[in-house]
Order: sequence, then C-alpha cells, then structure tokens
Amino acid sequence: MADIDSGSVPRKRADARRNERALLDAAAAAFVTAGVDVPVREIAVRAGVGVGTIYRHFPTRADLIVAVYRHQIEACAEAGPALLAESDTPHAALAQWIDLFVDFLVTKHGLAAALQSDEAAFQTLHTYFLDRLVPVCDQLLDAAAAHDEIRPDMDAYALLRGVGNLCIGAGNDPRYDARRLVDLLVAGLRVH
Amino acid sequence: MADIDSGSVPRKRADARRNERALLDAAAAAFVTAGVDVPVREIAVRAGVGVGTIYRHFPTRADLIVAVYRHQIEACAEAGPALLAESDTPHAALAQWIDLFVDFLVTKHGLAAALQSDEAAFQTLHTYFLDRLVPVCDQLLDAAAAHDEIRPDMDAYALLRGVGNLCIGAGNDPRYDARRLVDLLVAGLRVH
DNA sequence: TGGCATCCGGAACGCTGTTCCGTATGTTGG
DNA sequence: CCAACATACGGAACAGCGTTCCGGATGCCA
Repeated sequence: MADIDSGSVPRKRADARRNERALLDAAAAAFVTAGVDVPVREIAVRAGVGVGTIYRHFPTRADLIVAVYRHQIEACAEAGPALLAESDTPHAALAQWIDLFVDFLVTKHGLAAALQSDEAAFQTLHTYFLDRLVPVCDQLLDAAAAHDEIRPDMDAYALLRGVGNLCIGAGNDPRYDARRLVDLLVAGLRVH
Repeated sequence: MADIDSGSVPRKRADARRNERALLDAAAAAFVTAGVDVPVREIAVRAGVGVGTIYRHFPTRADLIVAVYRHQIEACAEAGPALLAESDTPHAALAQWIDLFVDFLVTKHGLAAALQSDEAAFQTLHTYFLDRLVPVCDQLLDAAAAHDEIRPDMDAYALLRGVGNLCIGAGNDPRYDARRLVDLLVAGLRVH
C-alpha cells in the first residue's frame, strides 16, 4: 500500500528492486525444498546475490518468511469474517477457519516450529502472525461462545499456539495426523 | 539392570566411571539452567572434562538426555498400570497419566521440542520414549475404549506426539497454558 | 614395578549466522 | 552525454556450534 512512488519515499534503485524480487522467489523455492530453516547461503546462491544483500533487504529470517507468506496469511485472516457470515453456526465457522490455518501450516515445512521458537530472529514472525490472526480467532471464539456452543473462557492466543504446536512435524511422519488432533482439540472446546 | 560386575563385562576403569557420573550430574544441572540444547562445551566445562570425553560416553545428545531422565521416564511408564488399577474409570486413569507425562515434559526446558526434532542426533530419544510409553498409553486407551468412554480409533503414538507437541514452549509464556490444551484434547477424545 | 590396554584433553575441521567495508552501479543535475 | 554522488553489492572475515581425531596420560594387572 506504499509501493508506488508516493512523493516522500525516494524510490529504491532498480537493481535493489530486482534483487528483492529475486530473493523472494529464491526463498520461496528454497523454503519448499529445504524448509524455512534453509541456510542463508543457499538462498543467496539461488538468487544469485551475496549474503550481505539478503541481510540488507531482510534483516532477520522472520522478515523474509513474512514477506514470502504475507499474501497467504492475509487470505487466511480475511477468510475468518467471511466464514462467519456463510456458515450455519459460529462453531462450524471456527472449525473451518482453523482447518484453513492448519492447511497453511502443514504445507510449509518447518514453519510451525519456527512460529514457536523463542529465538530473537523469529520475533517478527511471531508478532506478525499474532497481530493478524489472534483478532480473527477471537472474533470466531466470541461468536461461538455467544451461541453457547463452546466454553466461554478460551483464549484465542493460547488456542492458536496450541494449533500451531500440533502442526509441528506434520508431513514428516505418516503416523502422525495433525489435522485429526486439531479436530479433537476443537471438539474438546464444545460444551456438552 | 546390568551395572553390577556381572562376569563377562570387564568393568570400566575408575576414572571412566567417575567421569560418567560427573557428566550426568553436570548435564542434569545444565539442562535445568540452559535447557537440553545447552552447548556441549558448557557441559564439558561444568563436569571438568574435555568434549571428547562426552562423546566417548554419550555418542549423541539423545543418549545423554535419556541417561539423565531414564528414572523419571520409567516411573511415568510404571504409573500407567497402577493408575488403571486405582482409578474409578479408565478415562480418569488416562487423564491422570497424561497429566503425569505433561508434568514431566513442561519442567524440562526444551525437551518437548527435542522429542519432535527429526535430526538424527535425537533418534535415540525418540525411540526410547516411544518404546517405553506408547505401550502404556495404548493399554490405557484400549481400556477406556472398552468401556465406551472414548472413540475407539485413537492411535497411542499420535496422541503422545500431540501431547508432546502441545508442551513445546510451555513455561516460556504465561499466556500459553499447555496443560489446559492437553485437557481439551483429552476431553475431545470422549464419546458424547 | 613395568608394561599395556584404556581413556582423556583439546586442537582442528566444517557448517552455520552475522557483520563490515572496499568496490561497483544506478541516478541525477549540469 | 557526462561527471559526481548516493546507494547497493559481494564475499571475506569472525564467532558459535557440533563433531572428529590422535598424542599423551593414567589406571590396572601380572
């Protein structure tokens, strides 16, 4: 929303913009094949730039991850209110929305683990996810609670962290079905 | 169960036994203050030995972790049948046993994360936990299912991994209550 | 006590993230 | 079109980590 030359910002150099795009593409590809923990040097090689260039554009790994996945996270956030409007019950909307979140996480190798990391480098990632998704989840929880479908004292932050945690390692092990466990967790929220 | 001099094994040198004990003590202390990911060199310094000595006694980090926590894991495993005998219902026994498991995990900084790691160094840890605890969990699940208290198709392996996952990061964040989420998960197992 | 099997210490290597600065390149005013 | 400046680049260099390896020390037994 501030990418087109809008006066005050002097617009970056052409090579800088080219490298930034190359880095995003290279990172996205590398994340798929080697996970979000792929070594910085490998991303640099793929993008055909030096490591310094990565740090100039994306000071932390979290910045790069957020940049790569921003669109999908936004889409997930925006799906919340939509589902609430469409679904028969708020609890159904909540379940569907969490399914979307799980779908997103389990297809990004290592992302769920990175989300829970307490290393400083992942602070931005943590913050972005929470700022964007906690309010949405909170809205869904409130609506479901207002319909007496779920316990009224569930914290959106804790729920999202729990769901994120359950997604760690999904896809590495056919015996571990993260989706199933998340469904059980959501089922456990219901009032009986 | 094979520590006392039993014939064939020629009994280790005195300094080797001393170092092994020193390492176990040092590692236990280091795990408490710095988590199970504490650098190898730090354990070596605490124990007053060289890093080579660590690798001689405990080839992988998992071997050291297992050695440090073996007693507690055994106790947890043995508590399963005991709870089943004492409790009013199998589901109550299951819930209590999982509480024990959670208590164990949340007090060991970083252990839950190590348990889910797919790095080769943690293979032994993974294997030991599963070999020891999955059968116990399976027994509890079977008993509860036989009483029609829970869904009959829950896999012990998946459940334990899920519980372990939910414990990741517990204790780092007052807003995240792993125990609460585990309770919800177990509640979700019930048939209604 | 002598001699040997065992064990020890820590230097050294490879891989990782991160910083830093000499150099190259795009941009802009004349 | 060209010069001069701000901007951005590359990759060497450093630090922290796990892991290996071997010359030397040390316990043990005859």
